[in-house]
Amino acid sequence: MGTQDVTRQSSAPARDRTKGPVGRPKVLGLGEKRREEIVTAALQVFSAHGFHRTSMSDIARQAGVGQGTLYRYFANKRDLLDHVFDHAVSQIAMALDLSDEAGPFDSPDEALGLIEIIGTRLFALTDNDSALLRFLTVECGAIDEELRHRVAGLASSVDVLLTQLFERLAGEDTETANLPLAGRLVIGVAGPALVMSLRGNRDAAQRSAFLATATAIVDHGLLASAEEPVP
Amino acid sequence: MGTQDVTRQSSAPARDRTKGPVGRPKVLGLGEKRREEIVTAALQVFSAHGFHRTSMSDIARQAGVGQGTLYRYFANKRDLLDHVFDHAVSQIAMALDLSDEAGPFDSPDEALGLIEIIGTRLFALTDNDSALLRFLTVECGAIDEELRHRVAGLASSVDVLLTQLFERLAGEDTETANLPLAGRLVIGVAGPALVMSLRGNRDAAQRSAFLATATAIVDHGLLASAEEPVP
Amino acid sequence: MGTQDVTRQSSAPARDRTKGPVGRPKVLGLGEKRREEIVTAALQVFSAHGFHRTSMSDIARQAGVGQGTLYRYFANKRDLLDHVFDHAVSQIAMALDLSDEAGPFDSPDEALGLIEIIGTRLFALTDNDSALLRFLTVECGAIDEELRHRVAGLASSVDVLLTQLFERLAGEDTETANLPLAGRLVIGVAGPALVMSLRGNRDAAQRSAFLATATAIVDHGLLASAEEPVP
Amino acid sequence: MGTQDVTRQSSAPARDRTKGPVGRPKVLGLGEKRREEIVTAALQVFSAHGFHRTSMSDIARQAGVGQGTLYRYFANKRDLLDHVFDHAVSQIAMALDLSDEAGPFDSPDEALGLIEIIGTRLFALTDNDSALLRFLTVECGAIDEELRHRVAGLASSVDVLLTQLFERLAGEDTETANLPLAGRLVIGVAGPALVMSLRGNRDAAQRSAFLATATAIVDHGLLASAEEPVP
DNA sequence: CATGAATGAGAATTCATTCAT
DNA sequence: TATGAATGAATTCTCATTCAT
Repeated sequence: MGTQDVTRQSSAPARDRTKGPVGRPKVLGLGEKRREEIVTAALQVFSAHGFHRTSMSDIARQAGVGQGTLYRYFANKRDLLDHVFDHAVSQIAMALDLSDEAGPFDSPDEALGLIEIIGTRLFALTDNDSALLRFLTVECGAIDEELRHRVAGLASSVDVLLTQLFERLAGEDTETANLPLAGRLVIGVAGPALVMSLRGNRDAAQRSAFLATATAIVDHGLLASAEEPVP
Repeated sequence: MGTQDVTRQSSAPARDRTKGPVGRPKVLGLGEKRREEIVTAALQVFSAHGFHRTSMSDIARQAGVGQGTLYRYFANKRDLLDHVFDHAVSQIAMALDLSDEAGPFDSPDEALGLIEIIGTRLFALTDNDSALLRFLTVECGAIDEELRHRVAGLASSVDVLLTQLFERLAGEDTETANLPLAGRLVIGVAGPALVMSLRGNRDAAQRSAFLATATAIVDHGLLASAEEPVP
Repeated sequence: MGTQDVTRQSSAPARDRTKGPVGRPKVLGLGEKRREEIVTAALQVFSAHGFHRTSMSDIARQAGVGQGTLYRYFANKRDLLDHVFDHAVSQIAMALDLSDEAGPFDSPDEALGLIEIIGTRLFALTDNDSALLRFLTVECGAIDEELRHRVAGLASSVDVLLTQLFERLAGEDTETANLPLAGRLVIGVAGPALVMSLRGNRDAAQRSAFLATATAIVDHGLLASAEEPVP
Repeated sequence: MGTQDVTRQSSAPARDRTKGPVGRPKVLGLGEKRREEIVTAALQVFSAHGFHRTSMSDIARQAGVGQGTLYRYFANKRDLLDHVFDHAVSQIAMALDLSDEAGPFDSPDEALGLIEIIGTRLFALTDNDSALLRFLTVECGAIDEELRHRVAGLASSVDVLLTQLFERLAGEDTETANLPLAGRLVIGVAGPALVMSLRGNRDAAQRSAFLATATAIVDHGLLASAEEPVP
C-alpha cells in the first residue's frame, strides 16, 4: 500500500526541435523578424500566466497573428518554448555582458565595483522587462525535466563566470578551494534582489542598501573567508 | 404524510433511525489516514512531473486508489493541491523547528552554530524527501497567482525568523537597519545549498565546506558589515 | 451533410425490474414499510429536482438511509423510478376514485356535479402533495421512452373513464361518435387547472370560477355539440 | 521593446498588421449556417432522447461534426440548449403567425374559423417536425428551473393572444371576467390534439372531428358560458 | 441486514495541431 | 504565405453500483 513507483509511462517528451536554423543569422529577413515578434509575445504571456496555462491562441493573439501562423515558424508549442528560452538567456547575457567593464583592474576595490554594476544592470533589466527574469527564474524550472536541466546548466555557467571573477578579485595568493562555492553563494545573494525587484519594489534606497550589503558580504565574508582554511 | 424537507444541500445525514445496528462502522482515523496517503502520493507526482503535467489518474495510480476515491477526500484538484502545500509547509516547519536548540546562547559563536544546524537539517530533509523542497521551491511558484502569493508569504515568515535570529547574534550594539536585508541574503545563501542537494549531490565534504563558508559569510560579512553604516 | 439518423447504439434501456414481489401485498412487513418510505422520499426529490438531476445519494439522504440500503430494496435507479411511478399512479387513482359518488344519477345535473367533485379533489391533491402530480405530468414524460409510453397509457385510461362518464351523462339517445374525443378534450381542460395549482395558486375564487367554466363547457359545449352531427 | 498588453480576456483579435493578404477569408454567413445546422441537429436528439440523456458526442454525431466544433459555436451544453429553445419558439411563432388571416372579421362565424386554421397549422407543424413541439411541450419543462419558467412565460403569451382573440369573438356585450380562464382552457384543449399528433396519429377524419368538436366547445361552451355570470 | 467507502465508466470541456482556402 | 475553422485526444469530475464490515 506504500507509495509506488513514480516513473510514468510516457516518460521522456523527446526533445523535438525541428532542426531548422536556430542560431542568430546575421541578416534578419522578414521571416526572421516575425519569428522574433512571436517569441517576444510568447515570453510575455508565458511569464504572465505560465506555460501550461497559456494556449497557442493566447500567444497568437498577443503576437497579433493567426494561430496557424505560429506553426509556420515553430514546429509545436514546445519548440516555441525552446526558442523563448534561448531568447531569454541571450537577452540576459547581453544585459550582463561585462566585456566592456571587466578590463584588467588596477585595484581590488575597482573590481569589487563590478558587483554594483551587475546589480544595477539586473535591476534595470527587471524594470524594463520583468517578464524576462520571471520567466527564467519562476516558470522555467517547473515546465519539464529538460528545461529544468537547461536552467541548471545556465546556473552553472554563471557559476563559472563568477568564479573567474572572484579569482581575479582575490589574486593569485588565495586558496581557491572554495571559490566555486562562493560563486554559488553569490548567485544566492542575488536571488533576493531579484525577488524584491520582481515583486515590483523599485525603492532606490533599499536597492542601494542591498547592493552595499552584498558588496560588503563579498568583500569581508567571501574573500576574507576564502583566506581561511576550511576546517 | 406531509412532504418532508427536500433541500439538497442540507448535508445532515439524518441518521435518526431508532435501530441500533448501523452497518459498516465508520472507522475513525481511517479516513484521515487515507487522506494523508493521498496527499503524500500527490506530493510525489507533483514534485516529479509538475502540477499541470500530473493528471488525477496519475495521482490515483501513485496512491494506489481509484480516481473516484480522490474526490471523496478532496473537492477537486486544486483543493488537493492546497492540502499538499499545507502538508509540505508543516513538514518543513517541523524539520526546521529550533525550539529545542535555540535556547539562550552563552556566546555569539554558539549562536552561529545555528547556521550549521539549520543547514544540516535541510540537507537531511532533502535526502529524506527531496520531493518536499522541490515542490515548494520549484513547482509551487509556477502553478498560479494565489500559490505564488502563499509562497511569498512563506518566504516572508522565514525572513522574519532569520532577522530575529540575527538580532540575537548581533547583540544590541549593532545597527539593525539592514538586518532585514541580511535575512533575505541568507535565504539566498541557502538557495544554492538546496539546489546542490536537490540535484542529488550528497558529497559530505562539499556540504561541510558550504556550511563553513556560509557561516563565515554571516560572521565576517553580515555581522561585520552590519557595523558599518550604509552609505 | 443533412441530419443523420437519430437512433442510438444503446437504444433500449431494457426494463430490468428484479421480478421480486412488486404488487401490493396484503400484509405490510417491516421491509415493505421501508420500501414505501424510500419510494415516498424518491418521489419528493424526483419531483423537486428531476430524475436525472437527482442522485441516489440525494434519495438516500431524503429517506434517511444509507445509499447501499436503496439497493436492498430496488435493483437500480430505474427500478426505483418504476416503483415511484406506480406509487404515484395508485395515489392518483385513489384520489380520483369515484366509486362512492358515481352511483346511478337521478338527473343529468346531478351527474354534472361530478366535474366539480373531480376538480375539487385534484385541487386538494395538489395542495397536499404537489410532488405527485408534478412528477407525473412534468417529469415523467421526459425521462425515457418507456416511461413516456406508460404515461401515455395512463392518459388513455383516463380517456376511457371519462368517456364512460360522458356516456352516462349524455344518455343513450346521443351520437357517441365524438365522445372519445370529448374525453381527451376534458383532459386538456383539466391541464390548465393543474398548472395553475402546481404553480401554487390557491385562490379559491379563481378555482371555483374555473370549475364553473369547465362545467359549463361540458354542459353546453360538449353535450350540446354531441347532439349535432359532425360535418 | 516595452511590454505590451498581456491581459487575456481582451478578446480583441488585434488584427492590425499592415499586411494586406489575410489568409483564409472569413466567409460571412457560413458560420451562421453551421450554427443553425448544429441547433437543428441538437433539437432532433434532444427531442428523441431528452436533454440529459443526450451527450455532446451525440449532438456532434448527429450534426456530422466533431465535438470540439460544437464549442466553437456555443459556450457549453446549456448555451446550446438555450439556442435550441429560442429556435423552437421562433419556428412555432412563425407557424402560428396569424397576421395574414386575422383581418377584421365580418361575422363571428368567420372568426371562429381561426380555430380550425390554428389547429390545421399545428397538425402540419407536427407532421413536418414533430421534434419541435415535443421538445417544447415534453422535454423543456423537465430540464431545469429556468427553462420551466421560460416555458411558463411562453404559455402566458399564448394565453394573452387567445384571450384577445376571444374578446374579439365574443363582442363587447359579454362579461369578460372569465375570458382569461377561457384562454387557458383552450390551451388545454389544444393539448390533446398535439398529443394525438405527436404520437404519430395522422388520421384525417379524427383530426377534423377533433377540430369540429373544439370549435363547437368554444362556440357553445365558452362563448355561451361567457354570457352567464359566474356564481 | 445496513452501511458508506471505493470504484470506473461516462460526460463536459479544453486545446494543440492540421489543412483547405 | 497566412489564416482560422475543424478536430479528437486528454483531462477533470460525477455518480450508479458493488461489497467488505
